[in-house]
Amino acid sequence: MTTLQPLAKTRILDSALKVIRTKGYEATTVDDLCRDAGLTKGGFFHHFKSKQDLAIAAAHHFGAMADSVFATAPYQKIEDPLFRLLGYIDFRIAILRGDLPHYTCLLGTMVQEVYETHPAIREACERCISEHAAKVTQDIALAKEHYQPDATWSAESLGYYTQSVLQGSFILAKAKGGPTIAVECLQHLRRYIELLFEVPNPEDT
Amino acid sequence: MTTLQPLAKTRILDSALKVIRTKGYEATTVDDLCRDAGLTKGGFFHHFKSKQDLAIAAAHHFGAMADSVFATAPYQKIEDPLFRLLGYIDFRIAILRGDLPHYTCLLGTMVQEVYETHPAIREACERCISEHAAKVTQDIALAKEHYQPDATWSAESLGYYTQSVLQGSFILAKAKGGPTIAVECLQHLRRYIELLFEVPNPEDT
DNA sequence: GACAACATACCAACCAGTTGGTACTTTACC
DNA sequence: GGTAAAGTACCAACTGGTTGGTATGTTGTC
Repeated sequence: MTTLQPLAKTRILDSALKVIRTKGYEATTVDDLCRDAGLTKGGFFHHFKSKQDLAIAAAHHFGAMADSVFATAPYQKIEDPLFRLLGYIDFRIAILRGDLPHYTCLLGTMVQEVYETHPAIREACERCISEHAAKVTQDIALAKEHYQPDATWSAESLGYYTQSVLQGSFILAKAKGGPTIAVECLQHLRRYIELLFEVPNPEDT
Repeated sequence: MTTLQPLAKTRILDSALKVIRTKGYEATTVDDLCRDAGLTKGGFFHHFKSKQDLAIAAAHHFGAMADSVFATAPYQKIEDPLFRLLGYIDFRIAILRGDLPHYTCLLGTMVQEVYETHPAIREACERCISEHAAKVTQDIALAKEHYQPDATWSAESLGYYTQSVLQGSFILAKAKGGPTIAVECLQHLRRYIELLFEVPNPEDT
């Protein structure tokens, strides 16, 4: 008989995404994850040598999940890099739905807590954030080359800026208890990019 | 004989700002704070009825400290509200110095961790963040009235946007281990406001 | 029969919070 | 103005529950 459930290791990682995004890394106990994933502590430590080891794996698991979400998102079909970039932001606005743990970022949540206490986790989060930022930066660089080759700002810094606005929006969403403010923040980000690239916007004067 | 040290309660609150910004709320133990503040657990629980109670007091303590820092900052002397707003951002860039716990935000750090598990702390953080945002919004509203009365964006949403960029910049700074990226992000924020208000900038095209 | 994938039972360290006390200060009343 | 009562500000020692992690099975599969 084959197992109907996904493998335990995957179940633990999925539980980690959910529970850590809800309670944070330190408040999440190994027992929490075992309960959520439906196994015992012995099983947990068979797959991960420590809680920190799980956190690092969870960061990569989250990164991989995000990669596939954005790689298969409809906006990727847009040919013009500038409008693909705007499509990325619109898509990020569109997915701000459901509960907070569902749309917030595991990497930002974890790195905020453990940047000083768990350097290995910090590094894993940094790498995954930077890899995602690099993909956004690619489109920014293409758009810049096409439309604003002489601009003084760098594509990379704008790529990181998009991630900064996203992370900050999640914090405000958590403070306010819902995504409304986050949506407004991402709309400001969109407007900034429109202004930088001089995109005509019927809504703005 | 009068005590040369500040009162124990103040010492605990100052320790809380330092330790929680370094390790996060959950990883900070009451013993950590007692050690740093130089008293015992009995003394701690004499002043605060619980760890959560301390966190709420620390949020207000941080808010009050920030209030006084920004109220007495040199940029407040600028008369034009738009350039006072730009002065605020320049000032926020200027204070990104020293260790990370020194310039990052206690409120953003705590709310990220406990928004779901400790609603009372969440609310205290939300209130202090919103109060600070409201002060920024005041200048934005004045500047808008003067220079862009017909703009479609609201002063309030732009006020929150500034805080979103700040919070996100702190996360990236923690991920990268230094303020360099945060500075670049705040420079993008500055450029956005320049573009919104059509401020001539010699650096930009 | 070897090995992976778990479960059961356990432990030492740690944690928030309590207890019962001391030293000192303020208030109240005569 | 003297003093008893009440309150404030702490401390040292303790507690019950929790935590990350381990040691040792058991079970199914190649």
